[in-house]
Amino acid sequence: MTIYDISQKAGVSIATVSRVINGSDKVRPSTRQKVSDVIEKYGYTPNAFARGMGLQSLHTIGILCADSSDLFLAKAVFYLEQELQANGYESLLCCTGYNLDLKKNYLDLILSKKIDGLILVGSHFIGTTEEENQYIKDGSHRVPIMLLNAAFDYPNVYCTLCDDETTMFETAKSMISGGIRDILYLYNIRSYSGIKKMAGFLRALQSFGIENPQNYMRFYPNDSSDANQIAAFIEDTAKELHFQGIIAADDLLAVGGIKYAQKQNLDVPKDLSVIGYNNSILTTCCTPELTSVDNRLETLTHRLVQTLLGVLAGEEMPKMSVFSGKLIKRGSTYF
Amino acid sequence: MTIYDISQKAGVSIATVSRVINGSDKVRPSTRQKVSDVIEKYGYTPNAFARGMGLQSLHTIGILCADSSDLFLAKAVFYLEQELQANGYESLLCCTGYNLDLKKNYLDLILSKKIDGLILVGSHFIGTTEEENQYIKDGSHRVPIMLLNAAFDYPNVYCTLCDDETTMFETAKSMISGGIRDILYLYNIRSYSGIKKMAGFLRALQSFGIENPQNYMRFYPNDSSDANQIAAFIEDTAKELHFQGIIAADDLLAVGGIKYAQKQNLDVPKDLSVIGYNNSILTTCCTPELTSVDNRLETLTHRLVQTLLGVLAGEEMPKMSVFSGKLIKRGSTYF
DNA sequence: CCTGGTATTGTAAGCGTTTACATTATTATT
DNA sequence: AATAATAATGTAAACGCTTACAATACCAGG
Repeated sequence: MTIYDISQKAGVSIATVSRVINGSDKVRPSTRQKVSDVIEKYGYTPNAFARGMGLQSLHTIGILCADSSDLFLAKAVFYLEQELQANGYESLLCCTGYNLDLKKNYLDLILSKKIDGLILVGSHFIGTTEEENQYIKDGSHRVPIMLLNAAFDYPNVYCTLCDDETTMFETAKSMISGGIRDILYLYNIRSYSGIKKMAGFLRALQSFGIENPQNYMRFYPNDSSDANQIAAFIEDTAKELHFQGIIAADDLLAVGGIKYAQKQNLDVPKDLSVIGYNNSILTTCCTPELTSVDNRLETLTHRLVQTLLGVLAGEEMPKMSVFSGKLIKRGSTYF
Repeated sequence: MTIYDISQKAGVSIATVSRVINGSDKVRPSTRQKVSDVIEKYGYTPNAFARGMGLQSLHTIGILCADSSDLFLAKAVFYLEQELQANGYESLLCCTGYNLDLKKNYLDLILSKKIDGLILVGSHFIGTTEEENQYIKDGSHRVPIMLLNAAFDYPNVYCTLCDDETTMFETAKSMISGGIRDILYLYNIRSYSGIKKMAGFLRALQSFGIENPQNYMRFYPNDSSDANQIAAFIEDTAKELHFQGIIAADDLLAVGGIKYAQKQNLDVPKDLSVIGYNNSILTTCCTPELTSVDNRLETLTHRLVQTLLGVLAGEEMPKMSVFSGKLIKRGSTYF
C-alpha cells in the first residue's frame, strides 16, 4: 500500500495525499476529509524510508547508551526520551554494550539515519584512549553531539554534567571530617565520571594528609551482579584493611558494603559508614537506608535537551553546563 | 557524501561501491580494497533511508516497551537486544509510556520502518479493552508480533510467557500452607500478567475457603516511587487489616512492605512474611532478603527470540510457549 | 592470436516519498 | 460576464541506494 494506491482510491494526486499526511494547510477541507477516510479505511502508513529520503529532517535524536538495564543509565534514557518527545522529537536508542569494538558500528548505524543530533549517555565513550575520542570527533562533523556526564572539548560537542570530582571531594571530606580516615573506595565501570569521582576522592584524602589511599581502592569487575556477590568481593579482597568507612561510585556497590557489614556483624553506621552514588531507589530499600549522592539526573537531562534544542534552533549555547551534586544523608552515616 | 561521490573518487561505478558496502563476493579483491580505502578516508556511511528503500529487509526488529526505566522491563529489553544482536538483527526501541493514546502513534511509527518483526514487552498492550487489542491485530497483518508475558490468540501473533496465574496460585498456596491466612496483596500496573497474578492469588484463597479476599487487595497508583512511599501507602490504607503476610506483584512493592514492617516494629518474617515478584536485584538489597518469584526472564527472552527467528525463517513455530515461575525463598518468609 | 567462457564492472530502472513549479478551479471585483 | 487574484491540485524531478541485466575485461585452451 503506497501513496499511489491511496491517491487512486481517493481520486486525487499523490501530492495531495502527501499534503494531507504532512498536515499542510493548502488542502480543501472536503478533500482532506476524503483522503483521510481512505487512509483510515486501508490502514495506510507512509513508508518511513521514503519519507526519510524526501525530508530534510525527521526530527529524530539518536541516543547511545552502553547498557539500558543499568539502573542509572535507564533512568537517564527515560528522562531524555520523555523530554525529547515533549518537544516534538523522536528518539532512536542504541544500546552498545561495553565492548569498544562494537561502539563504532553503532555510531555509524545511528549516524546513517538522518538524525538531527546525538546524545551519548553514560560517558563510556570518553575513555582515556584517543581511539574512543575519535568516534566523537567523527560524529560531531555530522550532527551536534551532547554528552551527558562527560566533558570533551571539541567543536559541535556540548556537555552537561555533574561536577563529580568536586562532589566526591566534598563527600569524602565530610566523611573524613566525621572522623573516619580508613575509607574503602569501591568502583566498577571505568568512565569519565568514574575517573572524576576517583580523582575527587584522592584529592580529599591527600588534603587531609592520608597516605597511600590507593591501598584502599578496589575495582569490582562484574557488570551484572547482586549485593551478596559484592559483599563477598569485599570480604575476599579488603577484609584485612579494617576500614571504618566505604564510599562507592554506585549505589549497588554501597549496598554490597552494607551487606558485608551485616555478615561481619558490624553495625552501620556505628562501626562502618557507607555512602553510595546516584541516589537511586536502592537507597531506601536497604537497612539502614543509604546515604548517597544525588547527581541531579533530572536537572541534567532537562538542561541537556534544552541545550540541544537551542543548538538545533541555531542559537548560541554554552558548550559546558556543570551542576553540583548533593549528598543526601540517610541512616548509613552518622555525620 | 553519497555513493556517487565515492564511486567517482574510487574511479568505479556506484554498483561496485554498493557491492563493496554489502559485502558481495563479485568484486575483485583489488577493487574492493581501493573502494574500501576511499570509504574509510572520507568516513562515508551509506544513508539508511536510501538503503531501506532498495532492500527488502533491514534485519531490524521493533521493540515496544512502556517504560524502559522500570527495573523489570529494562532487563527484558536488554536481554532481547543482546539476543537479537547475536543473531544479526538490529533492534529499534520505542518507549511508549503508559498513555494509551500515544501507543497507537508509536505503533504506526515503528511499523512504518520496514521492520521484520515486532516485540511487545510488558503486556501493557493487552488490556481488557478491545481497543488495545485492535492495535495488535492491525500490526500482525504487517509483521509477526511477539508478546512477552502476555497471551493473545490471533494469526501471526506468538506468545512467550511465564504462567503467572499458576505461579501466583502456588505462591499464595505456600504462604497459606505456612499458616498465614490474612494476606495483603499489593499490585500496581494493570497488565495482562498483573491480571493473571491476581487471578492466581484469588484462586488460592478461594481454594482454602478464605472469604472476601478483595478486602485485602490494594492498588498502588504511583508508577515511580520509593520504598518509603509504598510503606506509607500501606500504613494509610491497610494498617487496620492486621495481616500476617504480604504478597506483591512486584519486588519494589514488597520491599515497601518490609519497610512498613520496620516502621511498625514488626519482625519479618516472624510477624509478617513478605513475598515479591520478578526476583530482581532488590531482593538482596533489603533486610531480611526478599523471597521472590523468579519468572525466568532470561529463558523467556531467549525462547521469544528463537521463536521469532524461526517464524522469519518460514518455519512452523508454536504460537504459545509457557514457562513456570519458581519461588526463590529468602529471609522474608519462614516457610 | 583467436574463441568461448567466466569473472568483473557498468547502466539504468526502480523503491515511496516530498516539493518546486505548472496548471486548473474558485472566488472576488468590476 | 469578464478579469484578476487567489486557492487548490497535479506533474515531475529529486532523494541515495539496490540490483537485474548488459557490457566489458580477463583467461585458458587450441
